[in-house]
Amino acid sequence: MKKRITLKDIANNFNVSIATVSKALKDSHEISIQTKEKIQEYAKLHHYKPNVTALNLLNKRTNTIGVVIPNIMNTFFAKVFMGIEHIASQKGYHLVSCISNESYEKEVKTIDLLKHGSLDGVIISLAEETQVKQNFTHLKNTLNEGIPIVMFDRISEELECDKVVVSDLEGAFHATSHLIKSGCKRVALISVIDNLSVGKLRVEGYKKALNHFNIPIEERLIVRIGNHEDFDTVMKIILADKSIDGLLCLEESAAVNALRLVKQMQYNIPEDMSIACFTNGKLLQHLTPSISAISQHGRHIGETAAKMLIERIENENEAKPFVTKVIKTSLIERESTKKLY
Amino acid sequence: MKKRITLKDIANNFNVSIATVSKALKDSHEISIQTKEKIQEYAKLHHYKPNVTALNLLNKRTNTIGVVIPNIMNTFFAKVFMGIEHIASQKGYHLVSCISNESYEKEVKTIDLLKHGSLDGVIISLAEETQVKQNFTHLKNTLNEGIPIVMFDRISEELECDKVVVSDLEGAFHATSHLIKSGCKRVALISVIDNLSVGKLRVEGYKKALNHFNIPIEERLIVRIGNHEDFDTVMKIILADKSIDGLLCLEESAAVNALRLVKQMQYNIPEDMSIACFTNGKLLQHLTPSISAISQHGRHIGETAAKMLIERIENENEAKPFVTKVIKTSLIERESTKKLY
DNA sequence: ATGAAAGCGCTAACAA
DNA sequence: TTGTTAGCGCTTTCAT
Repeated sequence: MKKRITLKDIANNFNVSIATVSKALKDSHEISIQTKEKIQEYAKLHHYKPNVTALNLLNKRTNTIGVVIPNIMNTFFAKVFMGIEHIASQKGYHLVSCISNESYEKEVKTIDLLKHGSLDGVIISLAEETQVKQNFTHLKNTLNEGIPIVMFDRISEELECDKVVVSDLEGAFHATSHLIKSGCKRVALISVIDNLSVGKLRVEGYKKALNHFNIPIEERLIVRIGNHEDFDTVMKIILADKSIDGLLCLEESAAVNALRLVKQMQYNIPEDMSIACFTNGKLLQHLTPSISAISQHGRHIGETAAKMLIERIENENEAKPFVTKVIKTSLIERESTKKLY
Repeated sequence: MKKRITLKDIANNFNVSIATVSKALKDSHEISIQTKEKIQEYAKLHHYKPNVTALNLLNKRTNTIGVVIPNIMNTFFAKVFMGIEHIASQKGYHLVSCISNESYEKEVKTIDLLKHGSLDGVIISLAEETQVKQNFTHLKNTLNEGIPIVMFDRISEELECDKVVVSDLEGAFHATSHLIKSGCKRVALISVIDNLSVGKLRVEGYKKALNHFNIPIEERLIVRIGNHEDFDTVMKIILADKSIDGLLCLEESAAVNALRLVKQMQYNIPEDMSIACFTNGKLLQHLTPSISAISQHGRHIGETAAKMLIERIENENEAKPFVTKVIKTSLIERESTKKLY
């Protein structure tokens, strides 16, 4: 590693003090023009760059945000990440990113690493396993150490911090309502994410819509498929009930797989079977038929989270109360649902 | 920000020197057992964590790798990122990640930020604009400053550093050969990435395959669609030539859109028209019909790049020659191509 | 067994 | 206008 040039090197070169060099490079009025000029020129020539580590130590600030995301292959999280990145880079923050891979252990290890790495704040969406375990000690510790956290999407009520969530309940309510209004008589809900806070909220929204239309809630139409169950097997049993004419899928994979089975069964979509699904990625858009989606506006969520965190970091003194921002979903109608007239 | 406890705080508490505390926490034999015990206990109680910034300053190492990726919504890059993350976290490195968003300016700014942030190394795949501009000063400077770089996928011959590439030429050769062997008479190549090094290589592979089968190369079958051209318009003109019975798409979006048009034209796939495409994501897998893909093994590429970089970081003294590792592609046959017998 | 001191690279208050 | 000093948090060598 070719040693990088330091203030000291420059100072030695001109037989002046380090402080003089420091001031000269900052164009301080305390320094004579000639001195400034020669020092600045020399610095440029030798590509002087201040050592950020030293500055961080001095300022007790790293201008770095930790981002913990369960899975980057997931469209939604990828979009959120883009949003975070956009704002962070705009405001001059680095992103230290970790993928928890839905694992509690990895999340804890990650948070630990991040804290050691002394960063100014953390943006996180909980790993599935963490939401199952309901153990948030690692995050509570982080908060106690004065490191601000912004949670998004998969949050926990137990933690006192800023949050950005999707209007999951409302989104499910709207989508279900749309299915009903467009003529569906029996809408089933397909969830492979019943472990997640957002999964539970979406179920509530679904139920609320049924109530709203005075349709009795049938527990057997609420299909929760665990990680270790075979999707196709469970799904085929449900689809054996030919009176089901609508599916609300809580995330992409459920829709993709359900669609495959429904097509196998020669249903006409959307006439005999309508499908709506949370998350709006290219996948749903390009399937045949294309699937109507409940967009969560991932990018906007990411941007909002980043703004909130940076705001908190840069005003750490003013202890404002924590807020939870709710980002409204919107329904994107495609071929898999009937139109309303 | 609740101030974190430091060695000094502990030292004051026990009226010992900072050095003593430091040694005690490291279980040094120079310190008496009683002293060690009380200090260690106190440290644990108060959640003492060494300040990494201070250590970084001391060690001139940050255990941090910068990752610059053109676009995280791209399946391939997302997979590579996962691979990098996997190895990095395993070896105790942080990832500072930036999305260049295909912009030269953002890439330069990013590299600049990263260098200021003093990291131990960089993994990068060039932005499209950078490959067009062919201006690599920012990266050359980085190398000159002794910061190792590993480039992957979109590389430049001009830079002397370790590289990980896909066997693009060979992949295109194999895929084209497969199309021909499975009966295609006239295979067109569809590229929206002719700006990229990988795009050019894939064209070469395509040509090589035609040569190999003694099929004349027709330049009009090599369809290069620029960012500002309308895909559908150009594509319809090509497809007007009904003798074309095979498409080699150089990335996902071309395949998705070409498929849509081909379906509109009522072609039978793969009988009348076969399609193969670079990149292996969920999208191609779930389209109807599913598209045969040339997998680039993104995750493996990421892991390889991370290993190479960390190897280089941890053995900076031994100036080993730079190597370029080639990761072989593999063809995943799906419904859009005919089988070979 | 413990501590003093130097130093990593930089800034800022204060002297000269 | 320039320099001295102290300090950010830590490690390590060399006294004591």
